[in-house]
Amino acid sequence: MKSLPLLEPETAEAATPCCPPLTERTFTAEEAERTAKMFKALGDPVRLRLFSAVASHPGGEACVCDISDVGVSQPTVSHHLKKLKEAGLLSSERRGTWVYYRVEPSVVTAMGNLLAPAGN
Amino acid sequence: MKSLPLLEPETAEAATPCCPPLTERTFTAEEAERTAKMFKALGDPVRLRLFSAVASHPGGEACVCDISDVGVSQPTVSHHLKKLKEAGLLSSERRGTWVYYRVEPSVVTAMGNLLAPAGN
DNA sequence: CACCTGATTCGATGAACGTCAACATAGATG
DNA sequence: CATCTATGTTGACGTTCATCGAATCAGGTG
Repeated sequence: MKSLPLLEPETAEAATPCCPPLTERTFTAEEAERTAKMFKALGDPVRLRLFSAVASHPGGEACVCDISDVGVSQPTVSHHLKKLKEAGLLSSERRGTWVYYRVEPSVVTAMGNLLAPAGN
Repeated sequence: MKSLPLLEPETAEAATPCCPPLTERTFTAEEAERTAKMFKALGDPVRLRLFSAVASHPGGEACVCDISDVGVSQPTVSHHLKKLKEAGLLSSERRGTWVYYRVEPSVVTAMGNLLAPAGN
């Protein structure tokens, strides 16, 4: 096993600091549009399981073969992983036979900040 | 007429401490099912705006009349507020002519903990 | 090159969702 | 009681979505 060469931020644009805490002020339509995409990505049970599977793997990454046991077909797993990637929550990299997915920590932190404003 | 303190936990069952942080381990199907409902509730731009409108109001509550300016019809607003209520994120109370919605702080905190595990 | 395995893409289908107009309900007011 | 305003509910319609099987692509292996 190798040392996971810090991959490029391909999906980093979605990781940009998106919005103030939900409790600070009413979101604008644009802010809501952008932020809702991330929540919606985690709003499916299968995607939530896949995401937690990747996030809880050592090193914050996992290959598809390790996490496809969520009760749906392999194409469906791929479909959901793509959705999570499009939402900026995951990134992927092919290494030989397998494709590895890893979490985007900055995005998760940003979402956390939306919900856990100062000292709640 | 009551004094509006501690509101009844009508939707409290959804507010129960739901799950470990997403990064701790792979969610079970049941955990994912339960948690996904909350994320899904915030996965719509209109609902996100309504929620932030309520959450950012002084006292953490607002009447529908104060927050219905989100670009959709009034029945649609009512529909989305119902969804947020069913997800356990909001609670409602009628006081005279108006209906007031307020956030469930414990639920928001719980969601925050899912995404912002220790010292990230 | 032929073949196997892992992963994604494609096309179709059925369910869920967001939206609105119309109607119904609750409370206030005259 | 009649009426007005503020919300909630119902039913319908079009869109989006989750899911699958089949086909396709990418890498490794004989």
